[in-house]
Amino acid sequence: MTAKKIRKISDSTIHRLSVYYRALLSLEKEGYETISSKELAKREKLTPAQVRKDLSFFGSFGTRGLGYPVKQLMQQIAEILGINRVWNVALIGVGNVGSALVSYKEFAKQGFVIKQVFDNDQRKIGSNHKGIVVSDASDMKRLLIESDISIVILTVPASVAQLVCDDVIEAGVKAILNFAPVNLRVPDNVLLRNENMAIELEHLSFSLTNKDMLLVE
Amino acid sequence: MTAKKIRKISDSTIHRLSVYYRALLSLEKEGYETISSKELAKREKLTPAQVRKDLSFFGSFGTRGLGYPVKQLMQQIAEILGINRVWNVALIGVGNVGSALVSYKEFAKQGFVIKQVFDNDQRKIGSNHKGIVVSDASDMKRLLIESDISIVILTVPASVAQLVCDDVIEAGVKAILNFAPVNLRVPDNVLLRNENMAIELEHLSFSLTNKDMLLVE
DNA sequence: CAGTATTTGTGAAACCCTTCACAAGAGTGA
DNA sequence: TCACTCTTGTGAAGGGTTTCACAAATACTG
Repeated sequence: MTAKKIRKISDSTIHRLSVYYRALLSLEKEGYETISSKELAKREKLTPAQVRKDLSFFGSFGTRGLGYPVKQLMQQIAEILGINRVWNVALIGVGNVGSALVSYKEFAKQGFVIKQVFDNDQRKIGSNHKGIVVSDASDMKRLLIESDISIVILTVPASVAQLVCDDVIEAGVKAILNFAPVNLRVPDNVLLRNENMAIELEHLSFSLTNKDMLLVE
Repeated sequence: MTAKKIRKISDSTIHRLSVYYRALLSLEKEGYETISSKELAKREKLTPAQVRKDLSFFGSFGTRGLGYPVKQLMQQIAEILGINRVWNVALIGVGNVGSALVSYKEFAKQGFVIKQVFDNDQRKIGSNHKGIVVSDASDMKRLLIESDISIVILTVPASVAQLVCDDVIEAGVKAILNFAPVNLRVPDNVLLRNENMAIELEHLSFSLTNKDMLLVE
C-alpha cells in the first residue's frame, strides 16, 4: 500500500476518481487485467496525463511499461473514496424523488445502505418501501442516533429543508446530501453537498441557446 | 439590453448562473427590489468579485452604489440560460428514477415540459403518469420528431443506454441528460450531460474518510 | 448641491488545475 | 544480455479561473 498524506485534493479529482472506479468496474467485467492511462483516458474523454496525475496524489499504483492492474486499482480507489465499507444512510422525505432513491440500486452497489426512511405524512408513515418501513419524522433524532447513521439524504420540500437539516445536525449527523433547491446553512464541521437535477437541464438549455455565440467578439 | 458576444464561458460560471437565478427567485419573494453582489455572494457562499465577474461576461446589469435590480436581473439570467421559454422534453425509461422525474416540479417551473414518456415494458406502456401516457419505445423516433422534442432525459438501465441514445440521436435530438452510469458516445454536434447521484454520495464518503488527512505531509 | 458612502465593472495579480515532456522503470524479443 | 518499446510518475510550463484592488458611477445626507 503506497500511502501518502494528502494536502488538498480538488473536487474535480475526487469526481474523476468516481468516474475511474466505474470505468474499472466495466473493464473488469470485460476481462481486462491491466489498463494504461492512455486507454482509460480515451474511454472517459480525458487526457492520459490527467489520469496519472489524479492517481499520483494518492500513491503509485501502476507498472511502467504495462499500466495499472484493474482489480487492484479498483480496490485502491474504493479505499480512497471510502466505499470499501458500508455506510449507514437515512433518507428524509418520501416524495417523488425520495421514494425513487430508496430503490436506487447504484447506492446499494457502492455500499450506501438506506437504514432509515422518514416522513411526516401520516399516510406514508408505516408504509413499506422496498423492505424499509417509513418512520415518523418526530422520532427522527432518536432513530438516527440508534441506527448509527453517517449520511442523510434530504428529499424534503424546500420550505422545510432548513428545519429538517437543523434537526439532523442536532442528531450528530456529519454529512448531508441535499436535493432541495435551497442553500442550507450548516456548521463548519458538517459536510454538505447539493444535488439539483434542474441545474443540469439548465446547462443544456444554455448550450442550446448559445451554440453559435461561442466565436465572435 | 446590454448585449455582448460570448467567447468562452466556463462550466462553473454557467452553474453559478443557475444558482443566482434561484437565489433571485427567493429574494423576490422576500420583497427585495435590489441586491448587491456582496449580499448575493454571502447567501451563496461565494465572493462578491465572483458574482460580478460572472455577470460581467454577459453585460452590465447593475447600478453603482445600489446593486442589481432583482426582478430585472432574474429576467436577464433567464434569457442567458435560455429558460425564458418552454423546452419540449421527452423522458425515456419509467423506472424508479424516471417516474420520479416525470412528476418533478422543478423541471416544469423552469419551463422544461415533459411532452413524451417512453418505455419498452408492456406493463408500463399505456399507463398514465401525471397526465402523460407512456408510449411504446418502438414508436419513439416518430413521436420525438412529431412532438418537436429538444431535450431527452435518459433514465434507462445502463445496459441499453447506448442503444437508446443512438436512436434518440437518429431522431435529431441535440441535447441529452443521461442518468445511466455509463459513458455515452455521441457525435460532436450533440450535447450530453451526465447526472449520477451516487457520485455525490461518494464525494461525501471521501470527505468523511479523509477528514484529517488534509494537513500533514 | 457639495461631500460622503456605496457598489459596480474590470484590468492585473494570484492561485489552481491541466497538460507537457522526459527520465526512469519494466516488459519483450533476438 | 542488449536494444527497443511501452508506460508510469512527476517537475515545470501553460492555461484558465478566482481574487484583488481601484477608478468610475451612482445614491444618500445634511
